[in-house]
Amino acid sequence: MPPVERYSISELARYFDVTPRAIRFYEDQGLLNPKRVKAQRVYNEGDFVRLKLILRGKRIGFSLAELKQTITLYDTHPDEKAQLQFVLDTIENHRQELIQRREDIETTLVDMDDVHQRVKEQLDLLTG
Amino acid sequence: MPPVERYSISELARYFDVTPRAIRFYEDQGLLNPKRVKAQRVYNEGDFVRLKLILRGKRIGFSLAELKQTITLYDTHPDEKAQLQFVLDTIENHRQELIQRREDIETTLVDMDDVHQRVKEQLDLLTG
DNA sequence: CCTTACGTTTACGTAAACGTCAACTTACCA
DNA sequence: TGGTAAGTTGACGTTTACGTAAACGTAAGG
Repeated sequence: MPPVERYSISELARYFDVTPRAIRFYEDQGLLNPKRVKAQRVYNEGDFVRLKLILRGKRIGFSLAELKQTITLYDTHPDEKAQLQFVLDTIENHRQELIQRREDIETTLVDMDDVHQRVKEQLDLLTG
Repeated sequence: MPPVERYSISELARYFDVTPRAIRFYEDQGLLNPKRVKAQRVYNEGDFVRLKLILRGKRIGFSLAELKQTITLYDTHPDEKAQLQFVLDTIENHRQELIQRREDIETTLVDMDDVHQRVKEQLDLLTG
């Protein structure tokens, strides 16, 4: 049997370093849908992974609306040919976006190395 | 002599595919400071580069406030030892953040390849 | 039984990053 | 001289992603 861990909202909040309010908000926006035990939210391993994906997506720069699209898209398993092709096309678009952002980061890192070196030379001049 | 190109706000807007309103907003926030010719903004090569940096930073996920800090920090040339060291430390922090985001992107790209492959197998099954 | 901790919903507040008028100059062109 | 195009400064509106109470329920501990 796989480990069917269960988490409270505050446990998740502590683990991922977000507020319970934020987690509830993601649910409002349709990105999470945890079980309930007497009105109280109970999260399982799947919810855990979903939240991790959400937060990673946010760090990359995607909006919650985009993440909802993406996550539910990748989650569902369509059977029709056109649907499957649509998923493939969507993935390809996302790939291109990500690659663009990665390039932006690479370029910025190079720029920073440049500045770093010049500043260090200045500092070495003063420090001896 | 270097090419001292001059741009109107709408030329910049067209080139970078943003609205004039956005460019004026960046100026309001202290990220740009173009010359004026009778109330009309005139941008030179430096302004051009600055705007490019701003937009790249935004794509990476930085706020305008962070970008203002960063750009003006990298622009100024302090002479005091403590100041120089502070710049180096700041650069190092930014480096770590960027590397983290790059890792997020790498991970997501791997995840996407995974989904892509599974969906493609499904599609091949239907297509023959 | 009272407190404390943790949870819930509802609802208004807020910061960031512009969008969208309105009202007005300035320059150019027929 | 009368548009038309492009620019300007307010100023209010909008979306996103929560923050921040208020008012209440529930379970455990002393």
